[in-house]
Amino acid sequence: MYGCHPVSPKNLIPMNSTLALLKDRLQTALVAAFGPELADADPVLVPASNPKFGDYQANGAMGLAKRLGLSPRAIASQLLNHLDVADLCDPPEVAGPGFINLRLKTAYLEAQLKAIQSDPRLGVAPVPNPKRVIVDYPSPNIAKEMHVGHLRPCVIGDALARILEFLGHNVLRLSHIGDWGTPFGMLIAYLREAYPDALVSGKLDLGDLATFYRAAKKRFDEDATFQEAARLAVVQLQAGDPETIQAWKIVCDLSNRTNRKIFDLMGLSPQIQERGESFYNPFLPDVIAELDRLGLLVEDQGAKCVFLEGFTNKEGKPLPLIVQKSDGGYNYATTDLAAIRYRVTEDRVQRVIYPVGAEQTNHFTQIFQVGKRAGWITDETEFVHTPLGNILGEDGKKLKSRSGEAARLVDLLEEAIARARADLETRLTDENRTETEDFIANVGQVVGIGAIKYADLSQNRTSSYIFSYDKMLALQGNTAPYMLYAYVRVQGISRKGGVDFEALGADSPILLQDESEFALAKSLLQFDEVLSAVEADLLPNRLCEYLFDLSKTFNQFYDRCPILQADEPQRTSRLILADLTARTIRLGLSLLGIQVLERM
RNA sequence: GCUCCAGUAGCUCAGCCGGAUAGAGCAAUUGCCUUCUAAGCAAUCGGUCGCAGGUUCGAGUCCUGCCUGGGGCGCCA
Repeated sequence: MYGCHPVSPKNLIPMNSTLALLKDRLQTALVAAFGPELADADPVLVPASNPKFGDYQANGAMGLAKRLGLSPRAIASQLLNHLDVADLCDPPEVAGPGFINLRLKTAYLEAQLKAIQSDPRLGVAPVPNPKRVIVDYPSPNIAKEMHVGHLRPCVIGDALARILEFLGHNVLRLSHIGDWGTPFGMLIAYLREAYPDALVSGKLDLGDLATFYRAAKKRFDEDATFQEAARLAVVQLQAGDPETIQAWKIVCDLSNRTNRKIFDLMGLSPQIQERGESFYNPFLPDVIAELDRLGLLVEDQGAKCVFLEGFTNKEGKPLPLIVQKSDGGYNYATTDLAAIRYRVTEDRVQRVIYPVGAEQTNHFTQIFQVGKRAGWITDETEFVHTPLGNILGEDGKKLKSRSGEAARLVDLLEEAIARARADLETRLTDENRTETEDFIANVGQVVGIGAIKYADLSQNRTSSYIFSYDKMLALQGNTAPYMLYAYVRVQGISRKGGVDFEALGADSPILLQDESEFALAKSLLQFDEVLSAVEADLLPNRLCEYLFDLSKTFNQFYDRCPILQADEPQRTSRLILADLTARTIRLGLSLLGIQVLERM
C-alpha cells in the first residue's frame, strides 16, 4: 500500500502564491508602521504595469494619504521601513507619486520553480475551504437536437466545472434538460401513430431523432386531430399513465443517447448527471404551497404569481413572476424555483453557477429574488448567473444554417474537424511527410474540437463573438493550434534529444540568465494566481490569455536559447523550464477541456 | 415607455478594487531557417477608449445626461 500513494513532497510545499505572500507582508508592514487600525487597509498589490517597474507594484499609499494625513511618498517610504521581503525581493523602491515597486529575486524564482518541478499540481494548492458547487449544464430541449445555442453553455460550463474541481471544490455537474412539457405530447402522439411497434420492441433508430421531430412537427402543424392527440398525450403523461410514460421514456432515451454522443465528441466531462425538468416535477406543488404559506403568492387573472420588486410591465405596474398558469400548469420559473429549493435543502450547495445566455438575465434576477424572499437563498449560498453572449455569423447576426434554422451543433463540430484535418493534409504534402490514418484522424479531431472550444473560451463570455473557422484554426494568434504547437515543440525536444523529462534530476539547479528565461520563469509562477482569478470571477478567458502569454514567452525563449546544444548545467536547467512550460500548457488546456498532442 | 448589456487601432478583442507612457492578435510593410517542427521569432505602422459634463492627487475603469447597436418586458423555455 505504501508504494501506491506515496506522500509526495508536494504536500510540504507551501502554496506558491507569491502575490498572496507579498500582500500579507505588506499588510503586516502597514500595521507595524501606522498602527492596528490599518489592519483593514488594502495595499493594492497588483502585477507591475510595466516590466521596468519590477514584477509587482503596491498602489495603496496614494489611497491612504487623506486618511493618514501624510503625503503618499512619505507613507510609502515609512511602509518600506517596516517591510520585510528580503527573502523574496530585491530592495523595494518608492517611485512616482507613491508606488512601491517590487522585483522578485532570482534565487527566489529559481527555488519556486524547483519546488514546482516535482509537483503534479504545478504549485497550485487546493483551496483551504472547499465548497459544494453546482454547475448547470445546458438544457437542450430533449425533443430537439442540440444546436449552436448550446455550444457556449457547454464549453464554458465544462471549463468552469473543471477549474473549480481542480482547485478542490466539490463539483456537481447537472444537466437541466427539458424532458417534460408540451413538446412531448407531440412526440408521443407521433410515436404512437408512426411507430406503434416501438412501444412493444422499444426500438427506434437513433439517427432518426431529427427527422422524427420534424415529421412530428409537420403533423402537428397540419392536422387538428393530431393536435388533439398531442394534447391528450400531455394530459396522460402528467397523469402518469403507464403506457404514455413508457413512450415518453423511449423518446427521452433516444434524445439522451444523441446528446451523449455530442457531449463525447466535444469532450465534455463524463460526470454530467441528467436532472431534468421531470426530476423536479413532483416538487412543484410544494413550491407553490410554500410560496403561498410565506404570503408571497398572489392570484392575478387566474394565474398564481409572485409580484416582483423593481420590475414593472409596459404600463408601469409591478410585474408578476407567474409560477402557476391559469390552466393549472407550471412553467420554467416554477421548475427553476424548485431546483433552487432542492439544491439548497437537499444538495446543501454553497455556490450554483448558471452559464446561460445573457438574454435570460431578467429571468435569473427574478427567480433569485423570489428565492431570496422565500428564504431559500441566503448569505451562505451564492447563486450566480454568468451571462453569455451569442455566437454570431459573419454577418453579425445569430448563426444560422443554410436553411435558416439554428445551426446544428454536430455540424459545426464536424466542419471544424474536417477543416483541421484538411490543413494537416496540406501541410503533410508540403513537407513531404507521411503519417498514418489514425494519426491524421486524431490530430484533426483534437485540433478541430480544441479550436472551436478555445475560440469560445478565449472570448470574454459576456460579449457576443463572430464565429469563424479561419480564425479559430489559424496557426498564429490566440488560438488552440498556437498553444498546441508550443506544447509539441517541447515534446520534439524530448524526442530529438532522447530526454526523459520525468528523469530530470531533482537536484539539478535551475539557472536564470537570459532575459527570456526570466520572463518564462515569472510566467510559469503565475499559473496559480490566474486560476484563483478565474475561481472568483468565472471568466475562463483569463486562463486563455495566460496560456497564450505563456506560449508566446516560451516561443521567445525557444528562439533565443538553444536547449539541447547548451552546456551543463544550463542544458538541464533549460530542459526543466521547457518541461514546466509543457506541463503548464497541458494542465491549463485540460482545465479548459482541451487535449494536447505529442506531435502535430 | 421601462429595463439590462455593449461601444477601445482598418478588423477581432483584452484591459483585474480607479494607478505610472491604453495592450494583444489579425491585416499591411520588413528582416531571420547548414542550428531542438519557420504552425516560429524580431521590427515598423496603427488610438479623440461613442459624445458631453462631473467626482479626485489620478478616469478606458466610478456618477449623470445624451447618441448608436443588441437583448428583455404576463401565462414559451
